Amino acid sequence: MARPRRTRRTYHHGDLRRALVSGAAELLATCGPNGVTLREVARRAGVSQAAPYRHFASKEALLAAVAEESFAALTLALTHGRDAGGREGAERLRGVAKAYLQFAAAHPSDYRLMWSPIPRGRAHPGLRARADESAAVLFDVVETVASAGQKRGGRVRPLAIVVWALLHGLAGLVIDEQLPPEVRERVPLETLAGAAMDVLLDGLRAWRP
Amino acid sequence: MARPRRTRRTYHHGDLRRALVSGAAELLATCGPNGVTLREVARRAGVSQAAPYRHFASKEALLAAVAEESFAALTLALTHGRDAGGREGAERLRGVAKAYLQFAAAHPSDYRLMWSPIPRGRAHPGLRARADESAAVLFDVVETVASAGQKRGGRVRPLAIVVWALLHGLAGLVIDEQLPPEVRERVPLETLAGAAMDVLLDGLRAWRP
DNA sequence: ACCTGAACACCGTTCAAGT
DNA sequence: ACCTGAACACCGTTCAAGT
Repeated sequence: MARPRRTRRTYHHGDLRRALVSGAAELLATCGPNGVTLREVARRAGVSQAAPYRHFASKEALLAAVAEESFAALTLALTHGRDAGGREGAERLRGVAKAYLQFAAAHPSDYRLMWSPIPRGRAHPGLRARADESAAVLFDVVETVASAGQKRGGRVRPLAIVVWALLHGLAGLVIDEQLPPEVRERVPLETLAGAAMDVLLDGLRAWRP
Repeated sequence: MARPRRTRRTYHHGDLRRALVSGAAELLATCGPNGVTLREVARRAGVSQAAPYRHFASKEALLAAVAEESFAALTLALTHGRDAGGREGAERLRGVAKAYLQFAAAHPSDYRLMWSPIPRGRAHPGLRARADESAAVLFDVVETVASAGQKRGGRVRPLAIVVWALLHGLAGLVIDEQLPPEVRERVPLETLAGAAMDVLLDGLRAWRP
């Protein structure tokens, strides 16, 4: 056996960076945004409070790395949701919508971080790239659904924005428990997502010649 | 003259509470959320760092008071937007939608605070009340628009939630500058709000018998 | 190349004590 | 009744110094 305990090889030598990112993600999930502290992340990695600065320029940069991972996970969830249902366009849109809401509900702190102003700001091009990939999945599905009934040439983009905004808004309301109790307690996310998409699809149908 | 300089009478005696709330709001608008510090708010009010605790149990409680004021302002803006356009239902909905987006765009930090998880949490009943008042304006307008075409009995509520979510989501995308540049630079908020409502209104029309 | 120790300038919050 | 001074336990960040 060349390597004793292949589990070790991570932090202390090798992969402090990874340990910091996943430690921060864990802290975010368990203790909320205020629980994420550079010093605590360092403590959990068994390293001095100054060590993280060898790998991240600032706390913000670490959070951006966490958000980047979350966007990658969202993209994966959306593509699975899209392909789960079947081949028909409206079905695929519903699948994406359901996956979107379920992701937000399952990872509220991550979802909030993804859209928080903190990781945005100039730098962090990797973050932007992952965010764009997530949006692209949504945009593609909308395009598929809408293109058949295309009227007023090139109008798919604004429609995709409406779909995106609707899901983003619903996710926010769900996460912040802002929905009226009778909806929150009795309407499953899948139904909510489906109903919302139906309203839009009705709108789409009205657009067709 | 009974009172010398009626401007004074505020903090130091009388109204430290008000001075703290408006100081925090000013700090939030000018320096962003990270700029709001209990100690800095106290400094600006010309008072010791411990003084705020005579009026607010915690920083969170002060922020809740700020958010409460913002919701009151939003309610006012929405009612004005509703009444500005005219008497027709769809027109009133467009007026509210426009006012909603413009409020968010004009006061991004306030808008984010209003929906942040911080001021929610158990207590702060005043905040919840003001938030419900804002939502009620929106709900009323939707009801007016939808009631004419009422089908599937009592289905106005879910529709209002969709409208609300769409506006909430659009506001988020606008604030976080998440929209594609060609939209951000060329489409005025009013047009965006109008187009979004049109999609929903088309959906509504499709619901009618 | 990667990490530690110690320091700096901040926080939120508490609590005795002042007027 | 309302406010101050001083303290406690934290932060993010920097920088010399260690291996």
